[in-house]
Amino acid sequence: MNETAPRPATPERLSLGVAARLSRYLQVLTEAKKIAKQTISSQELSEYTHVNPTQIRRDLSGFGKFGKRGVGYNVESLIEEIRKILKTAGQHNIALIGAGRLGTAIASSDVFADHGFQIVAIFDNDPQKVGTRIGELPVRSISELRAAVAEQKIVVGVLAVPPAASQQLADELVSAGVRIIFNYSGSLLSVPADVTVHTSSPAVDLLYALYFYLT
Amino acid sequence: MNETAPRPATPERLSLGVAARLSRYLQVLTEAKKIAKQTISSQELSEYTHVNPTQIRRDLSGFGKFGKRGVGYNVESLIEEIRKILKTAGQHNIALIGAGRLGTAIASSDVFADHGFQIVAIFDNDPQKVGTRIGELPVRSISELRAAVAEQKIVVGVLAVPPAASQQLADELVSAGVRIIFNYSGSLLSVPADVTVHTSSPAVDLLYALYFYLT
DNA sequence: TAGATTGTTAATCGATTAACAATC
DNA sequence: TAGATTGTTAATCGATTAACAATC
Repeated sequence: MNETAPRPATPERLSLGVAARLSRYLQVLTEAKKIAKQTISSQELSEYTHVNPTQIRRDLSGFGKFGKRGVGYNVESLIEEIRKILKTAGQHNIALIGAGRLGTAIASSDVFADHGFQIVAIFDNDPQKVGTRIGELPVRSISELRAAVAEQKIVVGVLAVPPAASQQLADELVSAGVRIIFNYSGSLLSVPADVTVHTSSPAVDLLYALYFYLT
Repeated sequence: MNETAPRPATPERLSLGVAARLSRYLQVLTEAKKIAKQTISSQELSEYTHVNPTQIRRDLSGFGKFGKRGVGYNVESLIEEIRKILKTAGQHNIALIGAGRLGTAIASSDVFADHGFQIVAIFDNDPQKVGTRIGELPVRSISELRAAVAEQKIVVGVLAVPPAASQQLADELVSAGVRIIFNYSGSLLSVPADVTVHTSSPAVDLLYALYFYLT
């Protein structure tokens, strides 16, 4: 062992906390760009993200001098810089499972598109829905999932199905090769260790907000 | 100043981190109860919440000895204990703004009901929708919002409307006295300092998951 | 008893914050 | 110039982790 070996100045991988915060900044910046905001200060970013302004400046200054003193950060160029840092500047394809009300609402919104995620295929296990269209995309049978994941380079599966069906469809996604699942039903999913499940839980956020409101 | 004054053993207010984690544990426990799970270990809770098992045991042991060595935690009684700690054991009323696809999907699911939040009123500014029903509840006109907030003790407003309408409806909620807003449109909302806005941002979670998947 | 898992300690690491010089 | 806000330091606080005795 060489105890005096120099450590690299920049770690190859961001810490969980930094990556999470940078993702949040990016979301706010994307919305700020939409309303034609040119610059934004760490103070303003703090109000929208609930992250301390010093922490924001510290997070950003670790990667370069992106701001202008007395002015703030240029919204558009900061978006580009953060995308580079997160290495997620490209386009990523996602599959939506479930063509019900929730699935339709998701497909019709731009919550994913704004961040470079494109819904490229929609699946449902109800034969009645297969063949109908949501926007430009046809609703396809689950049996086509495996082929679609491979052909369309799908990296994320979004589950917008009732809790009772979610485990079975999660299994289908995993077996088709998807390693990141976003679960809109709150139910617990059993997946292999190399699969990441993110569960949507608006009530958790509310519970937490309520605690500070009540105390 | 008396420098030797003893500090209280239990702080009056939980730290932000502890409150957020307890809320997450509660969500998983609620789902675990649904599938008739009797006990759960810190290891299992860790797999579902992505919180370190030692951290979980530490968080809980700060409030009492809730677990049984060699066995784990009783799901049902741990739910009760955490509800007591969060002081959110009661029922809290929420108003849903927006009776479109997303609003209807939310009203028809139990994501909020599972955590003691009851949707007691639904509003929409489209006259075509006013008077129709979603489940048991009639869709009401925004003009009735103020009275409903007072009469039905509404503490949370959930915005399920298009981005273009969200600021105006957030203003209505604030003026009606609501201090916690959950915003399903990603758009930035300007609110007074005493109002808390939580923005739903599934894409932020995905971006973050993707970073670790790609690196 | 044997196996499993909690409760708790101690050590380390990263997050948070205040403060302020630099500078746009 | 005057005002505002970044970039950065230094000090503190809370989160994280490994390890293990206690005990169900």
